[in-house]
Amino acid sequence: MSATSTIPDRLLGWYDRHARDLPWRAPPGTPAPDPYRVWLSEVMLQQTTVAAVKPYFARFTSRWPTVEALAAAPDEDVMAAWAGLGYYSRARNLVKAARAVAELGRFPDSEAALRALPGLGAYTAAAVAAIAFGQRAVVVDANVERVVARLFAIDEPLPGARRPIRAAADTITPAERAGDFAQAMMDLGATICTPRDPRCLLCPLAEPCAARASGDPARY
DNA sequence: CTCCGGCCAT
DNA sequence: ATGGCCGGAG
Repeated sequence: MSATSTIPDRLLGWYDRHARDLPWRAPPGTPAPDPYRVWLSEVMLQQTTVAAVKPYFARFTSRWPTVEALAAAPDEDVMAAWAGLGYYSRARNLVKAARAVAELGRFPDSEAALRALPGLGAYTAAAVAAIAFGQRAVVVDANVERVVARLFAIDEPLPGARRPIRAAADTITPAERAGDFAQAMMDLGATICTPRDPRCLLCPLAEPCAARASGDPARY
């Protein structure tokens, strides 16, 4: 890979080879997955690891294969199915949002409209817009925050660093394959650019990374 | 900005 | 046993 490859190109190339295949994902380059499944997985993933989410996701989607089905479910059934995941207000918001979507007749496809649904904040709205609808949204979760802080050596501590981090994330977010890009950033943060002992030797962004150049990437 | 939740890694 | 975590909401 040439030294002048762009960050999105490097990252997407890496994602094409290393994307994890997960039940709620569409493989790189293939048509976007069902927004309902993306949303459900994102809400579950906000609070639990991939391994813990898998069985819950499978049970939810087999029992309620569509938003409409979830919207029609009695609250008690959803709460019972959620038991063990914690953060029960998220399950309540899940049902509320499903009913709002059913009422609308379709899943909102813009970041702003998604943001208006209960339980969808800046992060989840951007993630669904990008991953399920292919829109260019700047998706920043805690993993991405760390990756971007390192890439640009933003050493101001959180929460002050949020605005510069977001601005920097904006500059590297591509118009094409925005969903894959977002998922790639999150995969990178989860598997390579980890909080402690980042694996820079395996990182597709090692060359342009300012933190790595500084010699102490874990400081960010 | 602060608070909150509840599982899970330490 | 304890607190870290990480989003959303007020």
